[in-house]
Amino acid sequence: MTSFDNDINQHFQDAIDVIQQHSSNSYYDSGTQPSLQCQISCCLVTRQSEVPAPLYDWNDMQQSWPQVIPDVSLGHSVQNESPHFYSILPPQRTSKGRKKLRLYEYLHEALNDPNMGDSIQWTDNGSGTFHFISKNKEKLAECWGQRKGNRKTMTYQKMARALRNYSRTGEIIKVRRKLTYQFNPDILHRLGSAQAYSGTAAVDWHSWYANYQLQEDYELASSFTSHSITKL
DNA sequence: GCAATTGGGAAAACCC
DNA sequence: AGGGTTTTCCCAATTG
Repeated sequence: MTSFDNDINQHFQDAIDVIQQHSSNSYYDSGTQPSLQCQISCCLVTRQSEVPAPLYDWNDMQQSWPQVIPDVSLGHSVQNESPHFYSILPPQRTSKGRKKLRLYEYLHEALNDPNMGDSIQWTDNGSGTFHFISKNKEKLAECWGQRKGNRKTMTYQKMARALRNYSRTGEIIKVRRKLTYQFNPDILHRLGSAQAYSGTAAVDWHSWYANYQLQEDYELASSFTSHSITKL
């Protein structure tokens, strides 16, 4: 990796940012006032019981990456599911058989909540890339902690630690850019099946892996995820 | 040099 | 009860 490559990528991301900001301005209501209160009033999740082994379908399909590009096979995990809205306040208690809200679900939810636009924003929602707003990232973390009903206040540090665990299991990876992460395409597809961008055929595995800018990174990432998943 | 960010080990806490 | 996941704490390295 050369510094030149990094510069190019950085500039490219900046350009995407500008475009994204421009195209999504209508998304964030200019009249909304940032607040330190948690403002997400409902939670979009998929019905867990209808999504068997939700975390690992993705990896099972790509054992011989990069030859395997999910196209037809990818669809099966979402064909039969439909989004459901669940009330999430007060802090989620797991009723019988329903799994806890997971961090990546919460982040996706926040990304589509205009009220949280001052804390977290899409960098490129087509590819599932998002970034935290430095100034208000702690607010989002606090909200997450409250949602989970944690004993202590959640901080960005701790939330980021959880996000780093996701790069081990594959739900979300860290992008080589400040405060920027990217959803796994399959996760994104499932989470976003009811969202506006669902019709864009946005699940792009090449762009997902394009974050691994070196061949070694590609190989490491693909082997790493498939190994960590298959042992589970 | 400094503050912010990133990365990860380890153990506690929590959930299924 | 046990195993897996998340939270919490901590420290070191990297980055801007």
